[in-house]
Amino acid sequence: MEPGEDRSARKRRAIMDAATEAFLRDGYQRTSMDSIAAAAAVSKQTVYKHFSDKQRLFAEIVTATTSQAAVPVDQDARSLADSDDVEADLRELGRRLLTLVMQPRILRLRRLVIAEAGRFPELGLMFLQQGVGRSGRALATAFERLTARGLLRVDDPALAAAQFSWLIMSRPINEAMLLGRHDPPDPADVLRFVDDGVRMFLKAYGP
Amino acid sequence: MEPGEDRSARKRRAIMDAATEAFLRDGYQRTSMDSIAAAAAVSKQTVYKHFSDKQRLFAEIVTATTSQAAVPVDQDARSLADSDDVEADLRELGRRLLTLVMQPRILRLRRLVIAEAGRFPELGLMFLQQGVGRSGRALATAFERLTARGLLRVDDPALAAAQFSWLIMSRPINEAMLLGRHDPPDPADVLRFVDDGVRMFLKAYGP
Amino acid sequence: MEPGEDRSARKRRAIMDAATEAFLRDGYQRTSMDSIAAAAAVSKQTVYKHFSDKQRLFAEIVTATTSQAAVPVDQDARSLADSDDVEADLRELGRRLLTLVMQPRILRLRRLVIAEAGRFPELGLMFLQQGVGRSGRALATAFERLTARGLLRVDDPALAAAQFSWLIMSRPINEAMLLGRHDPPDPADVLRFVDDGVRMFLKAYGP
Amino acid sequence: MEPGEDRSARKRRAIMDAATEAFLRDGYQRTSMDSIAAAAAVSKQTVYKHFSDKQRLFAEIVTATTSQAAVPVDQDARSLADSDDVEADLRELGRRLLTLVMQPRILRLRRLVIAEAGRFPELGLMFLQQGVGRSGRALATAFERLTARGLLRVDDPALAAAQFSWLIMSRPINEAMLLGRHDPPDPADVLRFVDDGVRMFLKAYGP
DNA sequence: CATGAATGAGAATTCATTCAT
DNA sequence: TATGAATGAATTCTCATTCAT
Repeated sequence: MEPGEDRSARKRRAIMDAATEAFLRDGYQRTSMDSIAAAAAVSKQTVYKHFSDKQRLFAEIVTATTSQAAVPVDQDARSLADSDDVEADLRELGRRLLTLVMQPRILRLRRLVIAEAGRFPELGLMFLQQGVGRSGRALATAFERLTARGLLRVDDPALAAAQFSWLIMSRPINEAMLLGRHDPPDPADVLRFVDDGVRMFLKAYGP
Repeated sequence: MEPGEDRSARKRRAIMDAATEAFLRDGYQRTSMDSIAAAAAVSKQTVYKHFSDKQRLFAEIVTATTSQAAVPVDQDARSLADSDDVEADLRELGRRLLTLVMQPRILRLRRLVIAEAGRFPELGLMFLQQGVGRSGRALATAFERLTARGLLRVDDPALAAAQFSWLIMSRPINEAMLLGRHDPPDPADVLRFVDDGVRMFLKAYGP
Repeated sequence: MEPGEDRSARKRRAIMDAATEAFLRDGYQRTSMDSIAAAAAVSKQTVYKHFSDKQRLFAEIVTATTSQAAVPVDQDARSLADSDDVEADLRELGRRLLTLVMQPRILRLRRLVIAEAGRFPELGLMFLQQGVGRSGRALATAFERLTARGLLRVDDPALAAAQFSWLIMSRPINEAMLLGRHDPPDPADVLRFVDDGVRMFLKAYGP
Repeated sequence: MEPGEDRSARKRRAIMDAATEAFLRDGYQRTSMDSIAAAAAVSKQTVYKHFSDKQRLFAEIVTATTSQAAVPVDQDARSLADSDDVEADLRELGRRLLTLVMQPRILRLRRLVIAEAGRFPELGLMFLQQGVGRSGRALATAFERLTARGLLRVDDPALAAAQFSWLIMSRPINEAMLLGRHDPPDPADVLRFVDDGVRMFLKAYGP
């Protein structure tokens, strides 16, 4: 690590941090390259050296933030597959899922991606894949296993996985999006949403 | 209808039409008052005489469009309550619900409201009330009735109504939002989404 | 008075009232013809029918307001000339003079005229003549008379009149102008200013 | 002096010079940021980088001009205190005072401050303190001293100082303000105003 | 390589004044 | 005669991007 290389990398990081914060807070249009440079304590030229475009910078920001934010339920899904108390572990997983997805940062990211989906459709695709896509596959595998073990009766695991997720997340996410709220949700509400979802899920797919 | 009154009203309507189209197409920030005036074939002054502000104009546009777009499932819900073939009528209602909600205009409106929810939270609230809120109440009443008639077993009708709606709409709406797609969906897809939702719903709440 | 004539005159008066208030409150530049028409409940055309120009309207407003506001100390000056208690009557007159000149309306008018003196020098001249000019002549006559009666020793009555006025008014007017204050002054302050001025005046010109 | 620092400072100075001239000539409202940038041979961006606002720019201009223009009579006042010929030295000081205060630049500044006193009252306060305030204190000290030396009979030195200043300045300043004249006054007039004022002052406060 | 300046355009408003009805 | 609309330009401020030092 020569000091030169290092300095450049440090600046790049500073720019990305400043830009991430700004874009998530103010949106694409309302964030100016000037303000990013100022917040990163870097000259505008330096910003343009590292990211040729506002569009490019934006895309990188969203890509990076999306992958950082990718919902890590794989572990939970694996232990769910081996669960002895399906209901309890579904609840556990549901709480984790909802809590993760309702983090202020992720809500803001989702709004941002939706707002700019017309101009950056790839970003939305990526967001989908890292979100519902990834956790969906993990969940589907678990449901398949549990069905094999006779603890669930799921015929279409991928479908059931999507249904499970949306049963839990739809209302809170939809309200957050439409009302512009980014606060982490009240834990009691999380419990309620999860319990309602799990209950219906088990009524439909329970053994 | 005096000619004076009429002319003014006609201009106002021209402005609203042009502004609605522009806002839905390009979003709030990217739509300029200049372009609205031009598209309405009206002077900028006239725009400002009718709507004191860009914000005000936007709010009026969204309010009007939202109320025009309010999902009219009340009728379907009423006939559902008296249904003899619950499954078929749920499917029917689901198809209507999803088709309505996936209209290009409504999808664009939703994206617009989400994008600007930070600055116009009242609009999101209105959107919610006219959408999920209204149809939810109608559905809940129907479910209550069907439970009384022994055709469903729903303990919490409001909850079941929300679950029904989201089971059907979550995936397509979410994908439309994130991928920036506004085309009316393939009817086959509509059928599939609705069937999947209804099937699970009935597994959970069927008699 | 036919009703037509009458209506026109009434409108003209409404316009002048509205314009006077607006100009005095907001100044020339910041007052728009639109707002005047609105405040007068009259169409803009009507404003332009009566006053061909914004400049013309302004000039008429200032002229009319100035002449309404012309300081009426003639009476006081006459009774001062026949006074038996010069000091008391000087104080009386001084109080009246200062109170008049410090009326909010007159202060605003003065500021307005000063602000626009570059563009409307005639208005300033008029203001001067109606103010210091008129009261100065009245005062000078009184001082001449009092000198003849041996109650004062004034050699240059016009000069003494000006000095008397400014001794009393300079400070409060100057402060009102520079600090943007238009409230009627505290009566105690009026007394102090007048007493200080009269005392010095009599030290210099007393018998 | 690095060239960078220097260039920026030079630009800033160019902007201030251009803005000062424009504001003093045309007033606040009638001076456009565009014209300032053009006159300073600088881009509008550069103006906004240095002064975030038109208001801020204006305030800085007035502050700087006011402090440059602060009436430097301290020296005269000190030598007056030790004077052996009070009348001559009062005249000398009066001439200097009036000449300074009647400089075109200062008259324009005063008009500007008065015109905008409603929106920028702090500027008026500053103007007062740098003007009458400062010279008043210096004069008061001198009068106190002269009274102690038996050359004047002043009981309230601050009051006498204000009276002295206004006796000399009121008429010419008031006329300049109301008539929109900014020419340096005819020296003969200066003499006359000063002599009249000093004569009355000494009649009242002479030994 | 990095800083301040420049470019050149575009945004929302506002205004005085004039048509057309 | 009086009203709403139009005109046409100006104003403050902001922006993404590129030179020049």
